[in-house]
Amino acid sequence: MMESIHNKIIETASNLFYINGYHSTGVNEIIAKSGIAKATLYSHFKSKEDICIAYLKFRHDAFIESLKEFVGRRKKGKNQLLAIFDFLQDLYREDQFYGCWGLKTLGELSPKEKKVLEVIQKQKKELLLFLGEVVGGNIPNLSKAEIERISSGLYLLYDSAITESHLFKNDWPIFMAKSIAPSLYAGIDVD
Amino acid sequence: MMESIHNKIIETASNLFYINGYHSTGVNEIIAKSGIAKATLYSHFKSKEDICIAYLKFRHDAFIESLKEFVGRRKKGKNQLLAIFDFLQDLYREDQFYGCWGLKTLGELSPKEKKVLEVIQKQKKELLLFLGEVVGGNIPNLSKAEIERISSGLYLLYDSAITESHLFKNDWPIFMAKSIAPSLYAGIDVD
DNA sequence: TAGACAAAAGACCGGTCTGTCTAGTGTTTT
DNA sequence: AAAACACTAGACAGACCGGTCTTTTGTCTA
Repeated sequence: MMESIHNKIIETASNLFYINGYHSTGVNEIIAKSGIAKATLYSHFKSKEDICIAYLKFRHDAFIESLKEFVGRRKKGKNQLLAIFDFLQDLYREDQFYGCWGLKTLGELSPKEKKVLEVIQKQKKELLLFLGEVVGGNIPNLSKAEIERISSGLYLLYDSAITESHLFKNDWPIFMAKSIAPSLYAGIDVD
Repeated sequence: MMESIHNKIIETASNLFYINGYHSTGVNEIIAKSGIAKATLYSHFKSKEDICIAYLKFRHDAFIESLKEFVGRRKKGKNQLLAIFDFLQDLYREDQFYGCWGLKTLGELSPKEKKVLEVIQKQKKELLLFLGEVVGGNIPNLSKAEIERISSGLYLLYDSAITESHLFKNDWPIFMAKSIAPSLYAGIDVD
């Protein structure tokens, strides 16, 4: 069936791109690991760059969905804000954790690859927006500027925790980020 | 003269690696832009990976030196802790700012490229250590654990500010990180 | 003046890159 | 039965990869 081949390509490419890097992965490797013909790949995607964009969307959409679900299960209040770090801890513990796909890909981009850059920017803005919602929903009576300050603080700590735990192959950055986060809203009534 | 060719290679490769990415840059491009022969390049470096390591060292050493010098010019106290963000602001304003070379390169690595990974880890640990010194030198009577918490908090904010300001092509992450940093040592006598 | 040396220029190696194209197989739809 | 479709297998194109090697040029020193 057509749809399953399409997904197969994305899943195979996702693993290769994520683990070995975008430029280090060739389409020949993708088709070999997918067990499909090259013409089939190029009938589903018009270029390798398009596969990259599909890869980013695939990862991001699944990520955001799980994150929302995970955070939504927590009770309102402080703990719900910190849930994002517990979620990250789970991610980190997975056998194949290699940091953030978006930032990894960002690092590989040359200035002319604008399309991919825009995808990553859009996705990170979506994360930022979600964090803003969580902050606004858990700390009442905040001004828009305060919501922005806290949510972008969480965002900076979060993205750093991903990258640095991957870099050091150690989860101290996650713990540290989680322990620092509350000082973003210290002195504000939360519970 | 030999030494100047060696440096010429590193400088040329540095610009190409930093701007266009490590894997996107070929040795042919490096020699063409350096105006040297290929054999000359390979008499100075035994592989492209070695050039990459030289590139990372070149950037990092210059970075750490400037950072130390910049921070050292500030008066002791709170402002000295925040100087790292002002330094970053200057970096950001430079015409060719593309984020952190170390983290960019990290994103391109496949798991088997261990040597480069170790270089990046070592460099980031050096930064972490320096931040620990600055924290310890400006906030008296801190326990070792408190110094570590504050300096790694600064570190996480700093690295995030670099990456995210590059991603969004906007310096709000730098401002935001700088404004969040003081909450790391809120309630502790600084001045 | 002869030898050593550093470097330039570029051919060359085997291999990989993205992407296209042809030829053929089987399955579904009309 | 025939046309349409999705797919496989793999040749092919043209460029580029990292890396080695030879040949030539010029300079510096013994």
